[in-house]
Amino acid sequence: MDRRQKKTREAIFKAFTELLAEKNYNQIAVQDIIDAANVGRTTFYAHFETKDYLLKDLCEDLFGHIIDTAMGLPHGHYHYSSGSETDSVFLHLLRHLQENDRNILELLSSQNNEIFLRYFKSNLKMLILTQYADKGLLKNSKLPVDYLVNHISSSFVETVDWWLSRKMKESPEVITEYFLGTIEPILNC
Amino acid sequence: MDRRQKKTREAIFKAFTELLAEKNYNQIAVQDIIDAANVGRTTFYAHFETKDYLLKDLCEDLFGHIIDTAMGLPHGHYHYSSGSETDSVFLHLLRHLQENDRNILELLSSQNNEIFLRYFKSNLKMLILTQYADKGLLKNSKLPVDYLVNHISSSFVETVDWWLSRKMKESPEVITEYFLGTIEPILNC
DNA sequence: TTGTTACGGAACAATATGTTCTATAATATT
DNA sequence: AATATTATAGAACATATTGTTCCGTAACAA
Repeated sequence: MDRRQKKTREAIFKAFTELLAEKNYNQIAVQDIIDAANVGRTTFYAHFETKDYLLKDLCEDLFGHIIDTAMGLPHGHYHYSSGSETDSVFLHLLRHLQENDRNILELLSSQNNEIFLRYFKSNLKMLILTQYADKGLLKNSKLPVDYLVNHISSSFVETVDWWLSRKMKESPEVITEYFLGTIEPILNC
Repeated sequence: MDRRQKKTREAIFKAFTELLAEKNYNQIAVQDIIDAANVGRTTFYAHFETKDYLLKDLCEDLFGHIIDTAMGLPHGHYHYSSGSETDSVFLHLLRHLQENDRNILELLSSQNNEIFLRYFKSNLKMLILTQYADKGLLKNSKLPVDYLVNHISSSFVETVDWWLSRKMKESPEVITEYFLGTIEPILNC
């Protein structure tokens, strides 16, 4: 990719991220992004059709990265000495968040957090399916599998939201325990 | 309240609801609402400062009603023969939804559902606090109380969302069982 | 070096927003 | 039933935002 394109794209992402951290998505005008990113009007529209598409691209950029690294984890690997093998993914995700890669924390705790939590959740569903399904953990429950997958994904995302709303006072390990405390009783492990 | 005001307010709510059921919130112009409601531009702005405030008022109207009736329920009353006493509220809410009061179902299953699910959740939190707190059900768990309240509220809202996304194939009783299947193992009952 | 591509700026039409004014009709009050 | 009050519709308006087009310039790849 052309260096200029990459530079422009990143400048717009950066400006948009900063704006999203401080004001409501609906209140952000394309002109605001253009000004903050310091690019020409023509340039913006050459890259993104609308503000909504910009948001979509940003989200794919953010979560694609996080989920991909989580996907790459050996499924049964031990990351947490006292826990079961199933917690590796969740603990990994929390630690990844703690590093605040690409300022994702600002977005997840901003007033626009729902937008990003939604993307997070939909990506999580796929991740959980690949992590749990082949272990048969989802099969023996009295609950439908897709209800269970939805429940686990939602619960984790809500846990993250709760954690962030309290300024991440607790460690990733403690949060993992809270989270597993709500879902392990449901699974057969 | 003046009959004209009430009439106008309801016409705008109705028009807005129908628009929300078919297209994205961001894509709805104030002019669309005005046209659909068949009121004057001046009249609209006399009632609502902005589209966002209209949304807020609509939500308060919708959920205020539902939650209020649920609040009024005797806390320990049996509604469901084979269940414990704690399920009365949730079953009641599901049945209330099934009646599709004020077309709330169209909103909760539209592409704008997140907006309404958020309002639903925040109202649920208060409801759960009054329903569970005085029974001590939230105290004996290893999890922080507000984490638990958040978890229960979220899980219920996500359950409703899942139910609606599947066109409400299951009965309220079955859904209540699914839901309680995820939270009763956590509580001490 | 040469051809290609991205960029910035200005100008533009089209649309949406929110306000102000006035006349009229519905409502409440007496 | 008469009067005062208040909500409404409609038009006109300034302002802001959007998305596009044209063109000269600068950065890039070959």
